[in-house]
Amino acid sequence: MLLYDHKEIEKKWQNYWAENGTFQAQNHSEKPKFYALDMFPYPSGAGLHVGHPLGYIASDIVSRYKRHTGFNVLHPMGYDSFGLPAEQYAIQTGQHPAITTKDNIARYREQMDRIGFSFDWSREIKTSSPDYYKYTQEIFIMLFDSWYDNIADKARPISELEFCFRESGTTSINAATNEDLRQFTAADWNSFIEQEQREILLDYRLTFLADTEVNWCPALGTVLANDEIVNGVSERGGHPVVRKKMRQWMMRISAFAERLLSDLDGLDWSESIKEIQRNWIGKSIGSMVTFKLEGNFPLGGNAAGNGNKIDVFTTRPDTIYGVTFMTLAPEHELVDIITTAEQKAAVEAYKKATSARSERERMADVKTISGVFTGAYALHPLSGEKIPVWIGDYVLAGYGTGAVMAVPCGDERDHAFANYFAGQNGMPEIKNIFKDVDISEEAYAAKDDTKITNSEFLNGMSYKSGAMTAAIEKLEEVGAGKGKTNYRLRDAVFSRQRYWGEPFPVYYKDGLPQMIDRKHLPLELPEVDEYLPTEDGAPPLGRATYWSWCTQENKVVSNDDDRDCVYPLELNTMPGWAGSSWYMFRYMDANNENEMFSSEAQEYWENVNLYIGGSEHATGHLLYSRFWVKLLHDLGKVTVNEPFKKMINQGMILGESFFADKIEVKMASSNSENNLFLGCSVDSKIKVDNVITHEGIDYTVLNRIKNGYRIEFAHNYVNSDNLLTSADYYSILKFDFGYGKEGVDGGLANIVWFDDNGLDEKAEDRYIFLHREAEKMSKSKYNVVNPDDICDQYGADTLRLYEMFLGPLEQAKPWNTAGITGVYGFMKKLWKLYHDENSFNVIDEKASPDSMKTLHKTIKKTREDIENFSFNTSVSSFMIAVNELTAQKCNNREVLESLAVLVSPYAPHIAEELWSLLGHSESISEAAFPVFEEKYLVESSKTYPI
RNA sequence: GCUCGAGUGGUGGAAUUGGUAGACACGUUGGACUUAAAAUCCAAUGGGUAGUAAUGCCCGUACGGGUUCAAGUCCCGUCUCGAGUACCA
Repeated sequence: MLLYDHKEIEKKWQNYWAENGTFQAQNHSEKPKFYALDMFPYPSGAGLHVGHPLGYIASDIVSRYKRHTGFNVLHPMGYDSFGLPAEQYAIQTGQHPAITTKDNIARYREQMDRIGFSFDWSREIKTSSPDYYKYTQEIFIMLFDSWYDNIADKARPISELEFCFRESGTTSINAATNEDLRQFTAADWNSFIEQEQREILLDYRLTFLADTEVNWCPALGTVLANDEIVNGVSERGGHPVVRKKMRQWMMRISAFAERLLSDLDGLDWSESIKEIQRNWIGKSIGSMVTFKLEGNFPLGGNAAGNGNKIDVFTTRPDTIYGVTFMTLAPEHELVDIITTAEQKAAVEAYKKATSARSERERMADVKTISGVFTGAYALHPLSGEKIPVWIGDYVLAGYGTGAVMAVPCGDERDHAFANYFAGQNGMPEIKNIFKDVDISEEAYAAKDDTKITNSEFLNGMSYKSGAMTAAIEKLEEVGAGKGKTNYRLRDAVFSRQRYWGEPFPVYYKDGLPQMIDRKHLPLELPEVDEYLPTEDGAPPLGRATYWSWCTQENKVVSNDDDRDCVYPLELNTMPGWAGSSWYMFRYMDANNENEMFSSEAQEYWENVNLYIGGSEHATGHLLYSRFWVKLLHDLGKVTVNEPFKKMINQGMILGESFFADKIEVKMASSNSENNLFLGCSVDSKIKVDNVITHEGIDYTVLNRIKNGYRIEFAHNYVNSDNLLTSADYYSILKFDFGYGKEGVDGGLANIVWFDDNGLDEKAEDRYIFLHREAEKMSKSKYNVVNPDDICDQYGADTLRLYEMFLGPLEQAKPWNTAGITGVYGFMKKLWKLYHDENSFNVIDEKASPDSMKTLHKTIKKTREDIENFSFNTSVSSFMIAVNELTAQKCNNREVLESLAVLVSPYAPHIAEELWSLLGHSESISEAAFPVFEEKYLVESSKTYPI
């Protein structure tokens, strides 16, 4: 064999690996462990494009390298297979999501197998498989059976809380709960009936039912989490989202806020992801301040049962003497109570107007200032001054207490509000408490050394010199406040009104939720006739007539074997992130039928050494999985506090599209005078700023179009009376003139064509100018490149090398198939090194010093590059090595044997083939990675002029 | 608006962390081979300029300053692009 035949080689070794289980990881080993994990994919109907495997290739290179260097490597793969698209497809076609999911998985597997990954497929998992979600349901029960002890700062079993209640009531308890809960003694607790006790406990559990304002998406028929909404519309599909009160399962992630924040410091993640999570958690340190209301109002207004005061949260208690008014959110519960008769009409009108505005409108016009005076006054806790109380929609009901003390001199929004209503009844003049600062134009919000004035005991202090602490101390002294830390992070809504998700292991008895006994799990997803919600608004599971172990329609017998009692089941399903929040542990013991994973397996593999995936999950998956792992840790289920020690976020591979800026063409056969546009993307944005004239035609650009043009998309644009009779090269663009441009009439596609010389010379008056642009690869943009095609034409090794060669892993970069020939050329040259004209030809003689130098230079570089995840420069160094060795006519075993191992993580198929040609019977994955030796590099030390 | 990150040839990108900028590859141009094409191989390729030539000189890492023997790299200011976030008190 002389020619490099990638097809035969790759098939051969892929079969060999599969048959020999080459990459199966052992749960016991003398070697140190290494766990490399990719974010598992959602198997969509579109299959993989060249962007998907990028991260998998990187993790595969590291995994193979780690095997070569003596590690026991776990490198698994699976599917996050519950989710919306399969269900929406089901709603449209009636096709069962399980079937489409199965087909899609088969296709994904086929595509991945062709790329030659060293995955341990014996550990494959699917989140939609009952064997798997059985344990997702179990974790839900664990959450239900836990509460958060703020004193121990950990989650604890609910039974321990019950014990405390029995012994001492609520006196010694500091728990993360919904709101300020009522206090009781041990005697009280023991006198409560069971129903009452259960209701109380529900407020303490880490997953609980709550009537909350949720993001309801009517078009999708479900509730969405905050991170599933982008700019006020659903992330998936872009449908409007409205606020609605619903009874939902919630996850008490807020209890873990501080740990989720502080543990970020110990993670080897990119600073940007950590920063996103920090912002999302949104810690602010400040204090609560209580303002007494002037006059007497009916009791029972707010949570603490006292309607005579307003509590606010502030991060600037040091500006307490700058307060000139207060603002409540329009939804604040005190509004109706304190509004005076004269202001009643105005307040009602304002409340009505704000509630009519959708979330989207409110967000879209944050600039508009609106509000109204309630007529009521509060009293300044320190000076006793009368402080008018306003309402305004710049105050959010959901953050802090839904009320603020307004300090116009120190807060931009308060400043704007005060100015807007200046002179009106109830709006005092702005008071300046900052020495030598002009606040007439804008507020002074900096937290610096600026001295405070007009502030009694705070005079002369500054934010930096401890004014805040002094203010808090004083407030505590007079009983009007205390230090407090607030988090932006809210509890996560866990219910989805959908079919294709994990069923909750829950039934309801006397209106209170009960967990289905673990011995009955999994509670399997039942069959339904349709995947839409029922007419009465129940989720799709309301249509189920048969559940795996239920006795009657939608009903279960109770756990206490009271077979005469039947209870309704929970009909919601879990959100997409449920299954993905713990999957990294299931891989450790994926086929365990008795428990989610054995503690031995977890203790051996600990957690993930290297996690590779996109950064788009920063506030979703990556936060939720950290939350669940902390829970599992607190309950003694796992030994680690964090799931992913190190993470690399690979950048997106973009598709390349061509856009016409402007074309002027006169065509003999056409009535249209001009304005033909050309490009390769149907979904075109146009830029008209680059108009060129007759003289300005850039033939280089034209030629590039010719090369970049992809003929398979042409048919999308050809219409019946097309003009493409004699064109050698042509490209047509459907184009909407009116798209986002003013003063341009709408218009449609036309045609332009080239001959071999670029622009058709016969049609002299056709002018075009265009540019290319990288954009996200997607079916609708006609710029998708399928890895199968690349494997067919160039082989998997070339694909792997090229994806790495493209640029730094973490960076977004455009795909250009034309460039792959360089890497393919390298593969052929590599092959040639081991062959002469007729056959395999490697000699045992000692290699030349030059060759040894080339080899060791490359060993050093390859090791460093893999350790630093700098795969692109590593590929370059291979190319240099092969060029040099070719020039040196090197075919010595001592060099070529090492070279094969060096490239093996990147191009495993050819490496295996060469390894076997070199006479080895074992897989190259058993080979030790070459060790760099300094002595072969004789570098002259550089001198520099002084 | 705020918070990060980034600006290097026609293109993707290198530069051992302050030490000959543009490695490697694409593209382009010229050449060899071929009836021809493909494939392969060789050479040139940041810009300008002088010379028949070998070769030489000048300018060049978004822009303007600065530190240094030496700056793509460090400091100050400006501009542009990308990402995240958005009334969080």
